[in-house]
Amino acid sequence: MIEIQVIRNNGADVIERLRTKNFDASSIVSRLLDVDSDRRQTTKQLDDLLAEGKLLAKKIGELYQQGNAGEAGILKERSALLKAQSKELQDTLDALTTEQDELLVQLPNLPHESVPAGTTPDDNEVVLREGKVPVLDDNAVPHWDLARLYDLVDFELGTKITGAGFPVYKGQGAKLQRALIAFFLDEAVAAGYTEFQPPLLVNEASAFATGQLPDKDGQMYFVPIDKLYLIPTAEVPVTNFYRDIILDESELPVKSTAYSSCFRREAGSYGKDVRGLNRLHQFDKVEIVQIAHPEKSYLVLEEMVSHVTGLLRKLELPFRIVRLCGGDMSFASALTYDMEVYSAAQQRWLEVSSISNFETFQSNRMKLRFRSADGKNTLAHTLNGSALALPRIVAALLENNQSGDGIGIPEALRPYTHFDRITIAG
RNA sequence: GGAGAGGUGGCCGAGUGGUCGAAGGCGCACGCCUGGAAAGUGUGUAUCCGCCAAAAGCGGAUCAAGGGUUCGAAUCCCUUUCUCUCCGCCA
Repeated sequence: MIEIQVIRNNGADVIERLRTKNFDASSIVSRLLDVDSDRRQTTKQLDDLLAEGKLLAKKIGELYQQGNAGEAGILKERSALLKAQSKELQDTLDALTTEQDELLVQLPNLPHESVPAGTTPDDNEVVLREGKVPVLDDNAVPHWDLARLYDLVDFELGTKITGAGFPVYKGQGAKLQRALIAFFLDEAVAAGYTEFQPPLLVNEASAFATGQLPDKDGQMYFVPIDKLYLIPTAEVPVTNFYRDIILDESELPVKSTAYSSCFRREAGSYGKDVRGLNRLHQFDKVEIVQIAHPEKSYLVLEEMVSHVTGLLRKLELPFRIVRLCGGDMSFASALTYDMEVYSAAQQRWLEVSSISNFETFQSNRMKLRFRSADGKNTLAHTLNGSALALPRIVAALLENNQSGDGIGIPEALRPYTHFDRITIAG
């Protein structure tokens, strides 16, 4: 959430910058300026009353000790009046604070200056394209057919026991999953990230802090009896490790990685987008998260993009890096790079990673700060990215490496799979 | 799930209605001491909000969270929540 000071000092600038995200903030900002001003005025009045009340209480106490109940009684009347007035002011202040928070929460994060204008994925900017798209046989097939042919994924079985979008991995398919997870984690640890295994359910405070609530309520699975949300990404628990924390500046950057299953309701998705492994309700992902110094967060973002680029190279997949336009960016992000691999049989780009700098948007919500050398507490920047999401990687690996007699496993992955090829015999 | 005990500053821990943002200790920071270190010693050491252009300064809030009693609450009452112990259940 945007800091109120930013709006107070640069309201017009906020409105201007949010236009890049195709968001008209003018009425919210204008209302916020009024509410903020009222709020501060009310705070001042209330504080003055409370100060007087404290003095009175002290005086009354002294009078009682001196046995002067008569004088004390008179002061009590004044005290009762003060109490009534401050109660009223407190109610006003609470209402103003609530309104301010409700307004602030509606504002998306300010986009970085490098974010291109635009409204749809077509307006995204391709910043790098690398790798050779394989030329497949005429009889090459999409991954869902390969999955059936080699008995790697059983979609129907998942539908039977749970529902559509919950595949069952099997045999070499299951082993490939396990191999990818271990590979991604090892790579992240080698790059200096600390490995975590987080809870898969989080409370409301956590879901709010990273920005899933209230914006994406309805996209998360919810367990009402315990008021817990199934995580849509490990970003939520891992970033929330640092909620209400004041780090020492010397601890930055904090680098964390976690493998987790991810759960997404994906309400409203349909068509070829959801075919096979393209879009699932449950999938596996290794996430990288960094908490960075504000002055270095964009270098950190580049570093994270490089890390993921390295993974894709090792997997020998053709990929491109896309800078999202304002209209395609998420609510909380200031700058996002999407990493897409080319899945040759479907002949389409599949998003396998999304790497974002949230600047202070999340840290302001979760009060994640660091103490600098001069003793000041400052909001840290948070960043995260997939490294990587499994299903579409699997889709691309299967499709791109297929041949008549099996599916090749990239060199880097073989120590993890313990097999070079996926074959009918397994 | 049942019964009981408890949640105080970075940590330990005192505090059962008044001048307590909170004794004392540990830790940490800086200084003194020392050839250097330890020991010793001195000072300091929470967060947020507001007033102010800002610093200084001043005011307010915060002793799990929320509400209540009272002139006055860390202290009393209620609700919620979490932790611990015992029992039950259980991968």
